[in-house]
Amino acid sequence: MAVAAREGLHATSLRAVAAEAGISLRSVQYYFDTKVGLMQAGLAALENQSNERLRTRLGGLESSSSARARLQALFAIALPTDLESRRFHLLWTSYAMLAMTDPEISDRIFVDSPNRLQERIASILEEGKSGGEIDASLHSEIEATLLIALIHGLGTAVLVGQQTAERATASFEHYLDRLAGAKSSNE
Amino acid sequence: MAVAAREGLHATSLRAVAAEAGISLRSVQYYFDTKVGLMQAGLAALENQSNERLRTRLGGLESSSSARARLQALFAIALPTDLESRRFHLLWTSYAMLAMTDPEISDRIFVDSPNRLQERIASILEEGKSGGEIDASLHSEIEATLLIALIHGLGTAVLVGQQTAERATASFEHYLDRLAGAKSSNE
DNA sequence: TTTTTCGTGGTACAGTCGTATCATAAAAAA
DNA sequence: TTTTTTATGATACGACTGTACCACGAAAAA
Repeated sequence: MAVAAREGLHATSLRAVAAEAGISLRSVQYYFDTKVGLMQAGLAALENQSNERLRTRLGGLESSSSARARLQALFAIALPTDLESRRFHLLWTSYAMLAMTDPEISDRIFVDSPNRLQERIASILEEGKSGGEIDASLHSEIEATLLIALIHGLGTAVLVGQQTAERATASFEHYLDRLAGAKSSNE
Repeated sequence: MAVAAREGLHATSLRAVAAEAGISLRSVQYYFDTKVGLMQAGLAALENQSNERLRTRLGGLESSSSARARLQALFAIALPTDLESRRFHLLWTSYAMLAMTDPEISDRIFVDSPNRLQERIASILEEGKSGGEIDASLHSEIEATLLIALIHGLGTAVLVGQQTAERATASFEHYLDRLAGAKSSNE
């Protein structure tokens, strides 16, 4: 992961990984067998790290805080501000593009993982609706789809330097403002 | 571009390009000089193609149609549905990730190009506001930031197969509905 | 008409890649 | 204690990579 984040996923060779870990090429082969094995293990490790990160930094305020606070926390975790979150966003996107052309990288992860997050967001919205915090006429699934797309889109904009983290956060806050006081289209 | 879209940007070698074009390796060297030159030319060509596409498919309804119709057209163009738009989304994102680790690929394009699009969206919103179509209390720049992030995020979701094009479109329509009838947070 | 530039093909070179093989030392099992 | 498994190093091989060089024909310029 360190090599991939620094040199790029395309430049991650077995020898570079060995040098980074301070072991021999043979040892990398021993643990990952083949290049494809290394790549798959890297993607799996990336997903595990993401889940762990979400668990530790979002578990503290599960179902106790407001829906808005939880969405804010989710956004803060996802936004590529520090080195770790930047690395995750970079590598996750790189892997996703790689999976589009390289069949031995499963593209199921990029469906399943966002789906789980989307359901999580939808349940947050549902609780917010029952708490009167969010307009009950909103369609939770569609709103969750929009939120996850927005979080990812703003993340990419920050990663490439088109937006500052402050500006992206302020924009997201505006979005939440509108979501809180939303009226659906047919009223 | 054909090679990069099929095999992946990382697997685009000079020889593969030569074979695709039906010319010799030497000719590819002659026109692009070096590998870096080929990559830079590829990115430039990608941007030109995108601008051309936007110009021809959005120029027809410039300032004549409603703001909503123009935003819908913009979204339809950006969404990776057909082969050409899928190729663009894939390669653009691949180049963006490459620019994060590879210094000879300028990352300015990924700031300037979205900035231009953002200003374009902001001006559409401004016209929509003066036409009474959009709530005048909205902050056009922030809304443009949100829209561009949303378009890109939904595009990625469709590209990787997490969302269908229909679902993404429906979600975007819902967003436009809310935008049309939006009330700002302080009223 | 001679000379120079442009465009193209073929090919060789040094480097890196993933993979495979051989050897060996430590640990575990028999 | 002998044997097997686990883990690691060193190294070699073929395939591919980007780059550089040489040759040659066509077109343009002199």
